[in-house]
Amino acid sequence: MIEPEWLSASERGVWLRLHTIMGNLPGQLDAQLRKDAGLTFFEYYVLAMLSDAPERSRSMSDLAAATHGSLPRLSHAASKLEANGWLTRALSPESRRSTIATLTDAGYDKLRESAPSHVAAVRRLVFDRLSADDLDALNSGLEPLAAALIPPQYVDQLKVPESRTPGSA
Amino acid sequence: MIEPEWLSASERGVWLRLHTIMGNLPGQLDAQLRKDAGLTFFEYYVLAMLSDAPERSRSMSDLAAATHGSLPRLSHAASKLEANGWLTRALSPESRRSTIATLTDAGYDKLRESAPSHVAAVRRLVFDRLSADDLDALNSGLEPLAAALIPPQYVDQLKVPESRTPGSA
DNA sequence: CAAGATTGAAATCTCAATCTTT
DNA sequence: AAAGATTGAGATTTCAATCTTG
Repeated sequence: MIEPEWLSASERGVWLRLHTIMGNLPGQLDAQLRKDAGLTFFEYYVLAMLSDAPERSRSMSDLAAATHGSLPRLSHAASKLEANGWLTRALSPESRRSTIATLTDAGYDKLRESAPSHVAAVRRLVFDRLSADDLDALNSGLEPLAAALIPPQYVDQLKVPESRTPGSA
Repeated sequence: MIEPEWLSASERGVWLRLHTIMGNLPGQLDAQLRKDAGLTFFEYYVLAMLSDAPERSRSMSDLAAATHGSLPRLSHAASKLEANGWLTRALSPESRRSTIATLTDAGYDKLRESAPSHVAAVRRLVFDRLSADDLDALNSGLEPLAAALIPPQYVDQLKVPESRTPGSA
């Protein structure tokens, strides 16, 4: 190979594993959601991030950041979700250049219907494999990576609310 | 939100960080490669995985596994790469139902040209952020995840050749 | 002019169907 | 009939262009 000459053995290991995960996990979760819920992985998280917000509403920009998608990508996805009656969009009362997306009751129901099988897939593919020590290792190792990839104002959303493992802090 | 009710605080932290990484890192690397090399992230790794193999050749199935893509996805990408003169495909002399893809000299040159800026991006986005301890934590925490996502016969490709951190093993 | 958002076209990816070889 | 691979159509994503508001 070419690239690993620039990486140490330990770095190569991390990169191969990260590449494997990025290359396979989203696709497997996507296939499960398409089959069982008729939603893409991205669309599912659009609904999920709205359900989590005050008034079940967010501006398109916030929602794009929360779902890790570009604004055009979100806009197209929102059109489809809106056509299905799962969300509505309206101009913000305050600054009329921003659009507020809101999850409808039907959208909330759709999310609740779709969640169990998705959560089961996440459990099966991810958390069933990980010990408590693995979780701790990943939380600390992944944090600086994740923080580097999103705008600073969103970094605090990554914080783990309370720390467990009484011994380590 | 709905889903995190099924996840512990520690699991939620891992999931948010993993989601952030999967949602942003491939896209950022993709954009860099498109701009600087006219290649997608996936196409780059098709070239890279071939350059790494004996005779610079692999069967399409092996190559699909190595690049973490489906066979149809690889087949389409190979058509484009072949049209550019960067790889060739030929029926295997042995079993004529398998196709062997081979990196051409032009393809090798293309990879060498494209590698520096890509590696720089990987360094900037990933390894510049990680301490030696982070690397160790990630290598052990990510291994069971990555192993669960690929067919068993490919798992040993994830092994780190030599173990670092003399103290920990 | 920058920020927020949408649109349409081009590129890419997924899925199902197909073809050949074992 | 299963394994290896390709194809084409439909769906999704990206990029550039556009529109509106601050």
